[in-house]
Amino acid sequence: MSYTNRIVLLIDMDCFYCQVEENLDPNLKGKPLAVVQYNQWRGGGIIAVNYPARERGVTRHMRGNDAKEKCPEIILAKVPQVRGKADLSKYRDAGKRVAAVLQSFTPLLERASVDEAYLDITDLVEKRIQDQNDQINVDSLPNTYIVGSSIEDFVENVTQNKAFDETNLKLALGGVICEEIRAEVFKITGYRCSAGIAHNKILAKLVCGLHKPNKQTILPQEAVPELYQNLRIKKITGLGGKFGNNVVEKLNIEFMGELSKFTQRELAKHFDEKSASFLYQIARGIDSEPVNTRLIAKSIGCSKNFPGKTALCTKEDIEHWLDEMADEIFERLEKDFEENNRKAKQMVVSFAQDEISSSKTHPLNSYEKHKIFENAFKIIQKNCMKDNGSYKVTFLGISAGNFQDHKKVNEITSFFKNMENRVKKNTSETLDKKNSSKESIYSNTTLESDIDDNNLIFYEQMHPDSISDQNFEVESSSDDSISGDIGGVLPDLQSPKVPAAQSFFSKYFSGNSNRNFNTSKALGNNNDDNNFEDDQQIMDLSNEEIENSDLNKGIKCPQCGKILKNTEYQSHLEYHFAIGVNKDKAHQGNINIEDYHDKEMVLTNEETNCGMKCPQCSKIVKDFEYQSHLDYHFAISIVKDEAHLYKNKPEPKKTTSPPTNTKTVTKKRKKEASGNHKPIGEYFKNCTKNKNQESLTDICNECNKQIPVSEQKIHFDYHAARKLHLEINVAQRKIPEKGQKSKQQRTVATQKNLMGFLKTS
DNA sequence: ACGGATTATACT
DNA sequence: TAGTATAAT
Repeated sequence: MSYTNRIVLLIDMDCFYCQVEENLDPNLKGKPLAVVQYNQWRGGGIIAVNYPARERGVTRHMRGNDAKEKCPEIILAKVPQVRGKADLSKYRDAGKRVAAVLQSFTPLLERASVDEAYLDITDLVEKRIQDQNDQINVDSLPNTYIVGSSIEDFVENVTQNKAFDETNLKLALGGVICEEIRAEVFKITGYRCSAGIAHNKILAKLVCGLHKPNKQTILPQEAVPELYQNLRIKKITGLGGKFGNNVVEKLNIEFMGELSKFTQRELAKHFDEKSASFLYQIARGIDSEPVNTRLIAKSIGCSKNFPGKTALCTKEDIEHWLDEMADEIFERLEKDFEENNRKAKQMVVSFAQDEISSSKTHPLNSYEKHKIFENAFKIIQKNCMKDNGSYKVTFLGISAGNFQDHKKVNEITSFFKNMENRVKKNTSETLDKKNSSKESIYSNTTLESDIDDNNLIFYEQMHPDSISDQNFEVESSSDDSISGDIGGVLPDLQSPKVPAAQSFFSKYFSGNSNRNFNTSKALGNNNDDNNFEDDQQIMDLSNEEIENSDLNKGIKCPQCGKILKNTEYQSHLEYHFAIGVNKDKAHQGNINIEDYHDKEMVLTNEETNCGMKCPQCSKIVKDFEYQSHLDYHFAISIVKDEAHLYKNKPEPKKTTSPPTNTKTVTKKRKKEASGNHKPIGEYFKNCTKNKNQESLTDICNECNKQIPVSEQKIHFDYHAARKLHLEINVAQRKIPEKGQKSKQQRTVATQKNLMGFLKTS
């Protein structure tokens, strides 16, 4: 009986793309409409047809011209074209709005595609029974069909016979809830949908298609045999392709009804164990696949075909399209980062030449257009370039995946802040506070500035599950709330015997500091003037590897198309970036990226004798400046990484400078060499310092780098923080991804994603 | 040489 | 793991 335990819905938007267009232009409503995808060829490819057009015989598989022939008055809405490719973002956003409504009913939602979602509403149904809120009549199922019986019979059956037939009562209640869900979807989004209600995903999906549009269908389990009676094998999800054909051929059957005649052993003669089992079960209407709780995609990609004569043959062709695609991916990844607080760690470049297609993976270390482009291009060049330098590429694609949660700076910052307070609290009798707060840049009693507070508030609003207020409540006295890896560390940190002269990181690490993190990025900021950015750069220990791109003679700027000398390339990109960030931060008026750029120019013009080659920018840097130079890159990468954080941020309560018009700032930037910039410049203080000051260095046994003695503690802290950061991430990820999430976790995930959604709408 | 663009998953 | 094949919308 367990296979009838669940109540599963499949909700499918009716001709979704058409509805999106109709809602955007209500004039279209009621008229025959199809959505076509660019392509000049024969009027474009149809990807959606509304019902008035279907009535006139228009189908998908037709080209736009065919549709016009069938139905001269048809309106063909074109998918917008961006960068020479179809731009589907309109429909993606619409799908997200629908998903948000669905999610308000249950977090057990699996987004199957842009216009389809499975919901497990077992809990909702059972709650209604518990609350005795389970009265049903035909009026509560106004748009519902039942497979194998009339509504009237079905309702009568479940109302008269409750105890006898509880599974059908649940289905009926599922139907009622589904009516409510669909009504809500329409109310909020204006979109209509159809639905299937059954005990599992495959059956829900199957019956959803029986009555469309704007209707829903319930499948009582006992109606499965008659439904299967003359149902083609390929109608079942998973049997629509080659495997289904195999089943038909090997078993010499046509309909699902015939499949149940085979024993599992007989099936096992023809198919592997898994397939045999699947067939045996689905033949009886059994499918135990859970509704996975996922509403965001696991990968983000774009691709394009270049069929036949349109195949890409020259380097320039390839470059052009890869450039466009890198742009698109970049844009979508950034948006995704803002919405979902995660970063893709891997990219896959796909291509096809002749008949064969292939794909190569490449690490994705940072969201930078030119890197995405260059890596993709290198892969294509290596795999597709013929001896004579030509190509014949018929398909190109870039996708990004392997997402990992990005622990935001503020979480970590507040974590350490709390931690530090804790240490100080515990040691207040024995410690000279003034001293200790100067020992480590983390122990910053002035950290609670307006800006920082706002950031925290803002963050916590966006992410109610932030570790600072949940998993790492350091002010609480119990250790047991702390998860595994971290748990062992905390008692040490909390112990009241931290020597005043040591930062707590140093203390933490003094015992086990022989791990090599293989990083070259550390920030040696040794001044007392701690501000928010200081914490940020230390705390965000992005694990991107340094990419040592072999630079060509001239490089095309992906932003403005200019051809640049390789020595200028980095600076040039920084320049573009500076403009972008400046825009974003202009209203805050407390950061001016020009400092970065100006500094870069200074370094560029330095004499380059007797130095080391920077693995980031390949510049030759004088030995004594090497560390600082790396720090510089680190700082840049942090700011880039977090650039989006400065968008949509609430204004500080105390505005130090009046809000500036974006355009003005951008223009101003070009004219003036430098304005009234402040905090960022602090990053580079010790560039100068180093020059004039000490040459005393020591080898760090974490990274084997030479570190000035005065910076060793800070450097040490960096490694400690990095390690802790990694551990936090690991601990976070131990939360099970799907299925068995606790209710609290599900709710949290819901809120988080909902917030992400709301932010964009 | 045409249903294009995405996404997911399972196998090896 | 990376790469490929398959399936679905």
